[in-house]
Amino acid sequence: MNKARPVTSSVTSLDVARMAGVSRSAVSRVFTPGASVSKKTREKVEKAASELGYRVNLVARGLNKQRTDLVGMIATRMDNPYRSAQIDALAKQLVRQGLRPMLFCIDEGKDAEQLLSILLNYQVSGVVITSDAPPAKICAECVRMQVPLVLVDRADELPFVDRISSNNKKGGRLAAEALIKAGRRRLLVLQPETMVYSMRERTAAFVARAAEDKLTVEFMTVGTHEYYSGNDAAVDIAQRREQGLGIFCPTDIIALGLLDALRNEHGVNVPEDMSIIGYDDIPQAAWKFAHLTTIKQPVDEFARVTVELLQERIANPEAPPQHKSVDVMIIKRGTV
Amino acid sequence: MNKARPVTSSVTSLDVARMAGVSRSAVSRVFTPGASVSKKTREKVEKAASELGYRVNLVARGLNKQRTDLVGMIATRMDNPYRSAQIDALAKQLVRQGLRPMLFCIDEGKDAEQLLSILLNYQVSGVVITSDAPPAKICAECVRMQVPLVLVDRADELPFVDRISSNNKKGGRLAAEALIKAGRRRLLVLQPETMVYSMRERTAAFVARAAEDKLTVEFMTVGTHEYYSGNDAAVDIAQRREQGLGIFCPTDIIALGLLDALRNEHGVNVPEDMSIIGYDDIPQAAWKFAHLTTIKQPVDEFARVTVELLQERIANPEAPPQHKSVDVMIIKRGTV
DNA sequence: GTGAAAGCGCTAACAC
DNA sequence: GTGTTAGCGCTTTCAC
Repeated sequence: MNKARPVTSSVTSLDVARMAGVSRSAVSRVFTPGASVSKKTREKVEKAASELGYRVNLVARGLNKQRTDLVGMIATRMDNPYRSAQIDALAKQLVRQGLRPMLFCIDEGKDAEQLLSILLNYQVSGVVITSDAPPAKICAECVRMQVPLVLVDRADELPFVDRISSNNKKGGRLAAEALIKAGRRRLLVLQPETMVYSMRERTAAFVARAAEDKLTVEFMTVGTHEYYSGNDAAVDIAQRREQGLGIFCPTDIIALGLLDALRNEHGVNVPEDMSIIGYDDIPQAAWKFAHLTTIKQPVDEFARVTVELLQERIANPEAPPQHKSVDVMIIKRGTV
Repeated sequence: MNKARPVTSSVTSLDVARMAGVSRSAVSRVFTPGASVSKKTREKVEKAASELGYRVNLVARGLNKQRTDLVGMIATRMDNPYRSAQIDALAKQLVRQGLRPMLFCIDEGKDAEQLLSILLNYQVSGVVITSDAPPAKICAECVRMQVPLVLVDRADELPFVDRISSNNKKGGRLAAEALIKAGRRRLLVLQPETMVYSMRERTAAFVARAAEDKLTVEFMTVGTHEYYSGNDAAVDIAQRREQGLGIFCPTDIIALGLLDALRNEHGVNVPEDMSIIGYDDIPQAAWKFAHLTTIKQPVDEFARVTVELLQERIANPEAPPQHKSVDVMIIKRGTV
């Protein structure tokens, strides 16, 4: 039983050391993976520690080691299921690798600078930015502070900054091929106003593949990256149901908005009247109302490689920047 | 310009102090909100600090103050859009209040113990558990360590542990009333195998309200809390399309699974053949294929109150446990 | 209002 | 393998 301990309680390594009849260093060693301690000492220490309810103070360790195992994650658009799946996977993978995610959600377009600044103050071991728009200033600051930085789906080529993305080129090609194989000759790409790098890449690859078949691609700009942008696009597209369109949406969420409105509001038949293909493979793409054919980005693999990148840079801060990409695959459902 | 600084660089308060010609304490005061420093000193220090690129080391401060501003969040089921919205809102609110969220995602049913243990080691200022199943052991440990703990949507009444939930009672009643008003006399509740506290409360209130109209409620058990459980339930329910059922799903995600399968697989007309009402108001409930009538839980308000609870307990650790609840409202769309 | 000194709990050289 | 010693960078009495 634990009876009344002083409020500020918290047992320290010294308490354990005294109880075990050893030095603080011995205690420290017992709790440092891969340190050499005799079996006997270890046992004594472990016994004392568990009796006292000792837990190592990671803040103190962090101060001493000049580094915590904290990793900052900066994210926007958590309402997109792809993003939340990404964060989920990343958080789990970080923990699995002994790192601790600090999560900073920001609103689209809002400045992440202040957040990053907080992170830096915490002596984080690294930062992962999945936000759509990481200010260059931030990146520079990380580099200056020697904090490993991984950019997800970003174009920016910065020294000492690693990047990861899915194989957008392959994804774009796959999408084009599926549409072409379905006999679509009039290709259309829905393009969010604020295209981010990964979408540009997908789109470019899509266009390139179309060109190989002498097909030209038409573009249509939609508002944001949301479901409702897809809805909006549907009114124009529904008018063109006779044209046998093959439509590529660089994001499932837009594809779903389009598809849903087309079918349930405009009475368009997909895939009879037109074909639609998305990108991401969010859970909702598999839902019955949609059965959306899409390009799957494997979030777990994504997370694995992201953390790998982080750890490589932690191990070797001076290495040249890497850009890794994870494989994608087409998931054929009913809309192409 | 910053030229070659030693790798371990990082400018300390001492550096700033020297440059400004003051003591370290002076520097400390400048960066401690509400400390008294003369204007002159403040200016000198701020100038030096910005020139040197000084940032206070929060780890050192944390060690000294015996507390960091870190707040642990333990979450499961991030694939449920309600959960991810909740985390998003919570993360933002914490930051707004000067706290820093550490995110731990766990798989359903997995033991959160190890994670909590990590958190405790970081001297966190508090913990928020939105996971469906926080082991009692964990809670006890938090209490023992004097770490404020807020349980989201949990029943457990523990000393020193605060709880928050939406007004489930009202939500359940609202749902029943809507169905009754729509003329439904045969009421059915879909019940996930592992009902969590909040669902039990909603359901109980639903039943109570039905009883007021002398209506009895039938229960149907579905697998988990997922879309596909709703799909599965649809096959039995479709058989009963003649019965004019009024169906309450304690979670939108299940309602959506049911609704989607009913309409798009079994050709059931909703709300003509039966009525369906959900709970949460996730974004997808508003999508065209669904237009689900549901009970909205306001995530922002939820987050606000959660953090409030945390801060109150930080301020007053010995206070009796509180249980706050946030208001809900019915969102009428097309399925009732 | 300001500086000197002590100490938060830990790890890492370095002797033994 | 173990203990001693010296900090990590900060805040905080306590004199002045």
